Amino acid sequence: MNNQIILTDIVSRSDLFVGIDEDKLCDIFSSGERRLYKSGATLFREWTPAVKSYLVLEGRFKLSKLHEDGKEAIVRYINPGEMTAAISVFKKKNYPVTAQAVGISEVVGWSRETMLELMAAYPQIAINLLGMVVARLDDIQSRYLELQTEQVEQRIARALLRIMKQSGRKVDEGILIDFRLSRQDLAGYTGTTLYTVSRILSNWEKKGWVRSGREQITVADPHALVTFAETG
Amino acid sequence: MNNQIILTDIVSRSDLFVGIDEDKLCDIFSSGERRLYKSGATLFREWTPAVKSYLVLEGRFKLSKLHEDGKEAIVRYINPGEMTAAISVFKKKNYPVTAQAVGISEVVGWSRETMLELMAAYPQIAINLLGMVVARLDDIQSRYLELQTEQVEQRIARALLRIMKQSGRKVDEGILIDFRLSRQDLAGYTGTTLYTVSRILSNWEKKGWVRSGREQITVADPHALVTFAETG
DNA sequence: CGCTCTATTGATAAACCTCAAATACAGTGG
DNA sequence: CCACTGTATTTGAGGTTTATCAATAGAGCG
Repeated sequence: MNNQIILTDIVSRSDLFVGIDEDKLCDIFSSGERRLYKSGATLFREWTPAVKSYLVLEGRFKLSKLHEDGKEAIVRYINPGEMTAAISVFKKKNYPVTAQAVGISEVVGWSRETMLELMAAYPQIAINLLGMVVARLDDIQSRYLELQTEQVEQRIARALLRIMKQSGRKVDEGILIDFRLSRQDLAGYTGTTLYTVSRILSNWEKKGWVRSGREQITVADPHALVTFAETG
Repeated sequence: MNNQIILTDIVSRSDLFVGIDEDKLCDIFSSGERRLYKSGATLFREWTPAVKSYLVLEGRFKLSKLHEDGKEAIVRYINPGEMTAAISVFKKKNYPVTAQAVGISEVVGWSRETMLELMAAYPQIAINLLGMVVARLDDIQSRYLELQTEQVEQRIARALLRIMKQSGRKVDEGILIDFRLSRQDLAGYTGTTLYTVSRILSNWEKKGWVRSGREQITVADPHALVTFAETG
């Protein structure tokens, strides 16, 4: 059926399954369990053992870590075609983050055992997994260094650009970030407060760099933002 | 000869080679190139392609990233028995950090090609490599979240404890960090300035938590530091 | 329309950085 | 062994950035 074709298409575009024959993908896909999540629903929590690896088919998940005092540090967003908790295959330890759906979302989940079987059958998967982990390491390392050396306004610029690249959709006024993204979310992503984010966005709006509303941001002048992010 | 035995012993204890037969280790070891570095010498630089993977036999390397304005962000320290740039096997991109020797240091380096041959011969090595990368991802992710949510004093406490665990040596007065570690280094590791580090260490010295001198720190009361790091 | 959640904005305070100057220390060569 | 020199460290004063608190306004939803 059509639906199935679209899904295997997403699976094939996923970094984990590149280089795997088209005709095997259907097997791989059907060996996983498909599930739907409402907006705000929790895919997994940091204090429970992550037993599965998930591929996002539709929607989006927010990967975050909750601090004792209620602060939420956002590690990243997982978009359609991307995987999360894939690492759990290789560690018995808990995956130390929480994943929550942003908008109605759908995933396919493979258990640890299934993933190991798949990797035995298709060694390419293990290699792809390594590539994914390395890419993530690069990403978080860059962000770590930015967090250390750059000021808040610059970090917010980078964050917005990063999110824009991954989840932006071209509209008349610029590039719209296509999911609910509050000031609080951006603050959690950049390590600041919602007040500071609000002030900075207001400022950028006056300059015409962005247009923002309730839980919604459109980047009107990406070039200006890039220049600012680079030069401070 | 005796020297050789000690070296293969280090190789065998390296995370990359666990699970490999003892008698193979000598082959593996001899397929790499051994090299000595003076204190401060550069093993590799961030803007040049990293063509080898290195295992530290003796001494220590400081892995850092240099910012335009001269600031140095320290990613981590690599101790004897640990590997660095192992990832370069899987990416042609440059490894985006600089490694400098801290004290006289010795490494074994394997070229990309040799590593691939080794991994073909001993598949366990690829699995071990994945485990190493995952461990690093966990580490940097934890530190990223700490950097976002915690204040400087708390971060310095965590940094000192982390370094202490990895490179500490028990002495009469407590646990000595066994290599040259300046206030500037700690600042680069925690994302602050040498002045702030100095003030905080002075303060801790008054409380009897540490004893510190020129490029040298002894943790006198690890328990107090742990408590502080946890509770703020 | 009223309720709730999000965003804005001002005032204030805290944390931290920057700059400057003095001091301590390790290593070096006489 | 000692003076010398180049760093590393300490400490104070002042400024900047950013967090915190509080109050208000706006948006969406039933």
